[in-house]
Amino acid sequence: MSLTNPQIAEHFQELADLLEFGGTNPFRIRAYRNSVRVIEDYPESVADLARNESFDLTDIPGIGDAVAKKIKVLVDTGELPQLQELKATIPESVLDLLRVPGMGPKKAAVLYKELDVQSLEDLAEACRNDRVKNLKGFGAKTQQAILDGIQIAAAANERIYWATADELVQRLRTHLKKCKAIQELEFAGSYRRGKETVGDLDVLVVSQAGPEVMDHFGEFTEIASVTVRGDTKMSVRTKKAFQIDLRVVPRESFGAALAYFTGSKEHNVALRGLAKQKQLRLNEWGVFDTSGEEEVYVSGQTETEVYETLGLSWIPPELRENRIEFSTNSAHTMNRLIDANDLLGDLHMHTTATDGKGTLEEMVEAARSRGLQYIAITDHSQRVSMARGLTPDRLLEQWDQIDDLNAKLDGSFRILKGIECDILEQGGMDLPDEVLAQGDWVLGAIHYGQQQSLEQITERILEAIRHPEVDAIAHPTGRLLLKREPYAVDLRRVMTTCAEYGKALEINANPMRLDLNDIQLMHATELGIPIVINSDAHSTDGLDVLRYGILQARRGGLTPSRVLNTLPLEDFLKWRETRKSGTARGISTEEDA
DNA sequence: GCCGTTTTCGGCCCGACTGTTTTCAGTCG
Repeated sequence: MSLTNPQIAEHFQELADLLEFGGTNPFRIRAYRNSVRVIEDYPESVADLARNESFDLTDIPGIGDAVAKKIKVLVDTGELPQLQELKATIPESVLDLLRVPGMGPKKAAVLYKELDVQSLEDLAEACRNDRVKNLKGFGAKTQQAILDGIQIAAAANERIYWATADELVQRLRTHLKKCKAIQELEFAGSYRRGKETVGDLDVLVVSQAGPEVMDHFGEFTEIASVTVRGDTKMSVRTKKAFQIDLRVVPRESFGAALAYFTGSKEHNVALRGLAKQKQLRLNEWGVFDTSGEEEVYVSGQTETEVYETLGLSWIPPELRENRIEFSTNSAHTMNRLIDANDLLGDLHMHTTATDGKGTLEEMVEAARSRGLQYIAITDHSQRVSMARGLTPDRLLEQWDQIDDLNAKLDGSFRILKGIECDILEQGGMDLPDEVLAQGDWVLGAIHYGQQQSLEQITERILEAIRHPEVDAIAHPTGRLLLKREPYAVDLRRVMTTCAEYGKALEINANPMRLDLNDIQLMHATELGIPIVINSDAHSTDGLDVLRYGILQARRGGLTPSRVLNTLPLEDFLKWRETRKSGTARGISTEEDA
């Protein structure tokens, strides 16, 4: 059984975590952490490459001789000797201490060495017995802060869905808008980058009156406690222990601060490196010329001027992960990411015929009122019995109704006859070929047997992709964010097969799904695979989730030309016709050249 | 530990805040 990239990365993650306790050179630790990211992001199986004599792992940027050797050992033996040794000297439960806010590797190491604190329970005990406050570098306040922090560390899920964060943002925005002292207001951080889950919230304001703003912020009803308050920065926790940071900056620094607090950390490190090459210094206050005796402010009021000072075009926040935004940076490529207005159709939704709450007519009306020009009705197939999945007879009956309704609509809107056909556990599609052949749009999807092996699930999906009637694979990994891991599937093979057969993959816009993710979308783009962004709506309101799918698409660097349901109906139908005649090999990549 | 049209050695992003400090270390983002 071959190790997956995340499994390999996990070993180096643990190695870095444990080394931090020993006071190891921080740059060495950073190098390990960097390799974790590189391995996770890598599109091909690193284990396979490690066994491939003709491939040199050090050709992967971020992987040097040392890590390459360790990967080989890991792949050959399934173990990392250095990690085994460290685990023998430091109990893994010590790593839990790092989850306490304000607790880093240094303090944790002191607690472990001096007081033999090995777990959060030990730590609470030591605090209650007043043993912590007498340690060198600790004190009464620190001991109390740790005690308070243990509650937070114990809180299960720290991250929340982007959609949940967005609701909090809207409430806080409304509250802050009432403060006269605030001249400008923007939410930054992973929220602004559109990350699928958000760990904290960063609020940035321009004001001459910091204390007044902070007082007003402190009155937000959802705040439980203020953890930090200085001249320019204030941190609070909500009643659900969710952290919100507020920063007050002068106008001339707003752009620099916005860029800085939007991140990501990796993006910022790269930006500062670029600045340094140009004899500039970048911080949250601006860009400064360091070539002379005195540092001189060069720019910082807007993000655009900050990026331009560094010789770059403004980069959409969704791309700021230090992945493709620097290598593809130009005004042209940065400004053409897909946005909400580009979607003309929605190709995955349910009705009262199965587990939806809206009737066929209601779904049509809801889609029209949201500016869409066409939809595909894709109810469940018979195997999905809990949702009253459609038998061939019921499906054909629904398709007759759709024909009737289309006739009434008289070309003003078009309903496509679709189906979300289950990919059966034993393989094969849940409905007969001759039935599927009568539809306009066929999604294949896995619902059962999600615990099967990587080989089994991958083979089921590959078979569906090769099936002549299947157009696209819905929610291709089956993950539920913060709840359920993706099923074991070799996405690389799924994608190469999609590319070969001209089939599409879905971004499921449900805020709990959002698969494919950003990195997977970049890989799909490299292979020229068409993407569809679908709501998977189970009610009329369910259509509103499309914007989350758009955000994910932007994170994946998708332009409208990569997304099938940006096509006008005529062109979409042409694509489908071409695909069925077996000639489609992905949609045009011409303008991406 | 990684990396190199300023380097194969010597760098590696930078500032705010807190608490414990007599001038700074640790943590965080």
